[in-house]
Amino acid sequence: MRDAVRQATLAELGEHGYSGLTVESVAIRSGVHKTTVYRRWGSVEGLIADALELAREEPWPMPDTGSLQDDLREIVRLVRSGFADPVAGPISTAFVAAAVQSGDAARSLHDFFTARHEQAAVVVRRAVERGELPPGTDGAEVIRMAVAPIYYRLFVTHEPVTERDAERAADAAAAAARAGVIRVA
Amino acid sequence: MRDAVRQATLAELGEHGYSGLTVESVAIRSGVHKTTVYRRWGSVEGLIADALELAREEPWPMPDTGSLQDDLREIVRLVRSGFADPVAGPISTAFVAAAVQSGDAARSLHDFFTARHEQAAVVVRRAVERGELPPGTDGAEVIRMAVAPIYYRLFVTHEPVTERDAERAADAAAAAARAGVIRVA
DNA sequence: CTCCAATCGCAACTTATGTCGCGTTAAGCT
DNA sequence: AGCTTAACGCGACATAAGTTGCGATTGGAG
Repeated sequence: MRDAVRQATLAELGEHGYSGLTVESVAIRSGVHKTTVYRRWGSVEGLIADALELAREEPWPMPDTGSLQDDLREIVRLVRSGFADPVAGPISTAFVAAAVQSGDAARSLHDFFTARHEQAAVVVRRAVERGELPPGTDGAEVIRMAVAPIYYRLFVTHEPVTERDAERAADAAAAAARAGVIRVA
Repeated sequence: MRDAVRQATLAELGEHGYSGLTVESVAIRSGVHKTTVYRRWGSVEGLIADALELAREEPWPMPDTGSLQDDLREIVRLVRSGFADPVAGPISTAFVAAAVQSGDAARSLHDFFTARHEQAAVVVRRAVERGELPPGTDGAEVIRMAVAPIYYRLFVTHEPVTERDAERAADAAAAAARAGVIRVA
């Protein structure tokens, strides 16, 4: 039952986006009564927060090319293409949109990205071990620097994001890391 | 009349944020009838889009310290403190939140940031003229790199943004620019 | 097998949000 | 001044969102 609602939530998000997501449509699609959804999830934001836990569990393929720059390029490529994807894109976008509005969703998304940053920081740690980067480099922060311009364009300035834009952000993060600017406090 | 509504919109945004902004409260506060607001602005997003034009007109003090790194640090400091400000913060936040939902607001915000980027790119151009950066460096892109991590934390990962985080982003952007990684296409 | 508790389905109700038709006012034109 | 047109105020209406009380179902404990 919980799963039916989560699936329905994701489907609705993909079709109508976050602003088009209503408790009632999720209830109908999942075959669960409207009142029940309200009681257990509280609101649209609750539905999102729950669906996010599902998304967090999905594993992420981490590149290991032997070069930090190429690893970062691959990561940003994945991020960009994820949002460009016609089915996954609207869902991911909806998560971000929901978190801007609701505290619950924001907390869920925070946890989601914390996990992602830790996962992705491996490529930085490996680069340090290879001697490519100075020790004391903040792995999660390098990842943030690499992906931030993508999200910035997508959700703040609402500019198009080209493959080249993403690549440039990855290269810049790599260059800054090499320069020893991104260290832990 | 248009101005009364815009002022009321900003005031409501400051007090209740974007999710607490309703057409009716703006109508009451501005002394304009509800129906009229609906007719001329259409919805909450329309109110935001209109208020954004007002924000765009406000000028922005551009630093000129003689060093790219210090200029960028000052810019990110302004951005960060703007969002931390108890009165301006909620309003700015509301703009971003609205743009994630509505196409109209997104277009307005896009124009807003285009103008900001062009304005701020001066510090990069000056750095190129000083010989601090290689010619062909993309000014707007350096600015994006410097501020993106702040917005990323604020609106995507929902992490706290320390003064040090902002500074580090500025330093990273400066380092990447010096490395010649951020050039025009 | 029976009873108890928790959860769900259901319809009615309340409240917010957005729309419509009409009368009125104000500005521009001749 | 008299006429025309566009915009506004106003209340009534329509629809969507969320809540409540109650009866029915299910699943587990004695």
